[in-house]
This record gives sequence, structure tokens and C-alpha cells, in this order.
Amino acid sequence: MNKYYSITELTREFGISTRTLRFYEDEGLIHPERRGRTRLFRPADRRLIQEILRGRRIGFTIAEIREIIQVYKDPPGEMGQLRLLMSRVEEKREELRQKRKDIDDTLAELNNVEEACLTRLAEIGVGT
Amino acid sequence: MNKYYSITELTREFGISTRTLRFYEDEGLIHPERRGRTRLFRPADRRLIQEILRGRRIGFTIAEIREIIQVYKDPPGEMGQLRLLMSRVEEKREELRQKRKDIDDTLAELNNVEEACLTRLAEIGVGT
DNA sequence: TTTGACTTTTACGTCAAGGTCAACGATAGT
DNA sequence: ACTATCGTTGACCTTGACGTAAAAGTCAAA
Repeated sequence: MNKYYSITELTREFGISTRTLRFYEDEGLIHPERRGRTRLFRPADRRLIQEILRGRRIGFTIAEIREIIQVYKDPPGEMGQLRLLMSRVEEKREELRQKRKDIDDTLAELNNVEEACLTRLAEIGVGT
Repeated sequence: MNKYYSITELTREFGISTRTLRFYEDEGLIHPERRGRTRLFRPADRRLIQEILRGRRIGFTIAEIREIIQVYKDPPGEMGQLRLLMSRVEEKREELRQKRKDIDDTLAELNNVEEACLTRLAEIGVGT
């Protein structure tokens, strides 16, 4: 039976607009099938969209997301290509580790802020 | 002695343009001192810039970064304000945890890609 | 058959985050 | 005195990532 999703079905699920999905297609990120002119999204397309949105949330540009996608889908046969792919994977991983660190640092600071708030609250609570 | 940094000094250190720093000032993210018209950045400004760039790297907009900065610097005395601040802190932390999860998921997929590459490389290596 | 909900393409609009350029002032070295 | 270097403001320009509106096709229910 191989389910198809309509475009609005997906926009509702992910809270995005049809414009966005069409834009992603124009940008070559997704390639839904067609029946006549209308787009038919398969589960694989759906999963791809999830990955795109994930990339978006962590601040990757369309171009960067495209790169990452390329990385996923190419399983090249040739040796040189394979090594090249691996080096690109390593680059992306490095970027992600940096982002992770940035997040952890920011989280740590927010923890401090919260601590300070709690302390202050306690003082006020005692004082009154 | 209380060191001052010049604007270009900082742009060089952080690999950004003077335009960017002036823009951040216009946006109210930083408030360097002035001697006449020229900006003088103190260590505290420098640290703030580091935080701004960190926010930028993890995909926060200027507006969001401004919010986070507000959160750091307000230590409000009043109880209601304090609770409000804490709830905002918690929001931001939730966002960050989501981003971190997105990163971890993406990292995991990249690990898979790498695995696949290695396997493939081994096959080729054996085959020849 | 008309309404409503969905779809399409084309095309112009917008907003954020700076880039770029002009025109100028202050200061230091030669 | 001239030139370099660094600083300033102000104005317009660019790019990315969509928003929005127009004009039209498809299909099911009332």
C-alpha cells in the first residue's frame, strides 16, 4: 500500500508552510513524486524533512543542510570519493561538536543564573 | 590599569567585522564606552561578545540572543520579577536541550555514515 | 452545480544580518 | 606637510529563507 502524504498533511505535522516545502524542493533538498502536477510525499521524504528541520533548528543554512544530506545519501563506490566523503563527515562532526560545546556552556551559565535566583529568593523569603 | 580593547583588536580576535560590532551595538547587545566618538571595549564587553558569538553559532537570532543577555544581567530584587526571570531561564534551557538532542541525533547519523564508509572501504581493500 | 478544501505555478515582498561605499576626523611616523 | 592607519557616521546593497498574493486546476460533498 505504501502510503503517500499530501503536502498539507506534512505542513500540519511539522508546523511549516507549503511554501517552505516547495522551497525545499526548489533548493533540491527533497524530491517528492508527482501524480500529474501534485506532489506525493513518501515516508522517506517525510523522514528527510524531519532531518532538514533538525538541521534548521541547530542553525544550519540550506546550503549546509544540503551538504549534510549529500553526505547521507551518497554511498560512492570509488575509493577516492569514499575518503573524500569521510573527510566531509569529519568536518561536519567537528562543527556539531563545537555547537554542542556552545550549548553546554550556555546551559551552564543559565544554571548559574537559576542558582542566583534561588539564593535571592531564599533571602527574600527569610527576610520577610 | 583596566585594559581597553580597540574595535579592530576584537574583530581580529573573533574573526568578525567592525560593521558587525557596530551593528550589535545598534541592536543594543553591547554598550562599549566612548572616548570622544571612538569605542573602548572593556574585558566585560569582550566576554559579552564571546557569548553573543556563541549564541550565533548555535543558531539564535539577534532577538533571541538579546533575550538571553537580558536574562544574565538582570538580577531583579522583586519577587515576582524573580519568578518571571526563572521561568524565562527554564524556557531557554528547554530550547537548548532540544538543540542538543538535534545535534546528538545528527551526530549519530553521521557516525552511521562513517561506519558504512569504513565497511565499504574494507570491502574494496579486500577485493583488490 | 456551486461551494469548499486542496493543489499548482509565477512573481513580487519582506525581514534579518550584516556588506559595502562614501566622506570625514584623529593621530603617528617620515 | 604628506601619508598611513585606525576610527567615526550614514546610506544604500545583498543574501537567505521564506511570506504573500494572484490566477488557475482538481475533486468531493451538499
